[in-house]
Amino acid sequence: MPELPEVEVIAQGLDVSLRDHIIQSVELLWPRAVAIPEPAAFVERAIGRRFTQVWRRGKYLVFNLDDGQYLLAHLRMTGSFCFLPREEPLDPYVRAIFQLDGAYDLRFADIRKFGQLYLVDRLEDVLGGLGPEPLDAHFSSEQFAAMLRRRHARIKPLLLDQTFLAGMGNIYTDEALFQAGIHPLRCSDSLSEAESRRLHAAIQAVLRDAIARRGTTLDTYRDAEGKQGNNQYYLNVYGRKDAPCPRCGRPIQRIVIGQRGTYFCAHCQV
DNA sequence: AAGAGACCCTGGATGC
DNA sequence: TGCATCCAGGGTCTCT
Repeated sequence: MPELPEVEVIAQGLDVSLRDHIIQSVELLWPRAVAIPEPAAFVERAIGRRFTQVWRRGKYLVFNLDDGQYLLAHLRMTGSFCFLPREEPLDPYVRAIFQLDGAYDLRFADIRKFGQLYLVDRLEDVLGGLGPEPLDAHFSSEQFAAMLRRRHARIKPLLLDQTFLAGMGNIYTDEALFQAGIHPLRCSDSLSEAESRRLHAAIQAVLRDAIARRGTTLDTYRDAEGKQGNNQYYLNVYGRKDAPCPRCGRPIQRIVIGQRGTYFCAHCQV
């Protein structure tokens, strides 16, 4: 499931391969993948446009177009993009095809059909509610501590709240809380200064390491070239119920918090 | 403001 | 083997 690091890796790949390609036609095999605007308007407004840059905000992919519009995509759990020659056989889960000049396709595939595409003039229409970027140079430990103090919520669901902080998903939240030694049920305003600092550092380290390893492939995640990531070999707690904690050797626990499976070490995380 | 539950969707796992 | 049921998960919405 693509979280911030996976979306970053995809954006970096697409930025290189898509740059200056022109959308000649769009085929929507699953029109409901388009959230904004109506599918017919989406197709009409996309045709003829040239990609100028691909980047990321939170878990959203942002494609800048030459006329000032923005194509955005949220991959949810199983969405993926692939840039490849048009003659390549079509994957059965392809939901939208952007046919480009030079006989290339940009294909959006999504097994579970939760992913969404947007075409807007103003980024705020889609990204307006997002919290700060955890890897932004301006996102300081002091700011994070103040954000935590202002809220009275369990730390794990709070980190997953995209309006609080943009880009954290289930995997990296569990990993960051483990690395910081903080129990996922702790209340945000109960963290000490030292704990807030540790969590801030852990979030950034976990995300940076995952990007360097090209993301975590547990199930369907692939980058824009179809390659798997490597970070799954470095997970300390996520998906490791009953396995020994890498720090103390006691078994990793799995509980449900806010309808999300949560992995942690009851001895190391207090 | 916080938190629970429903909903969207499908493949894979589990149960009988 | 074959069928039915359950589950995961991100985000959005409603309700308490």
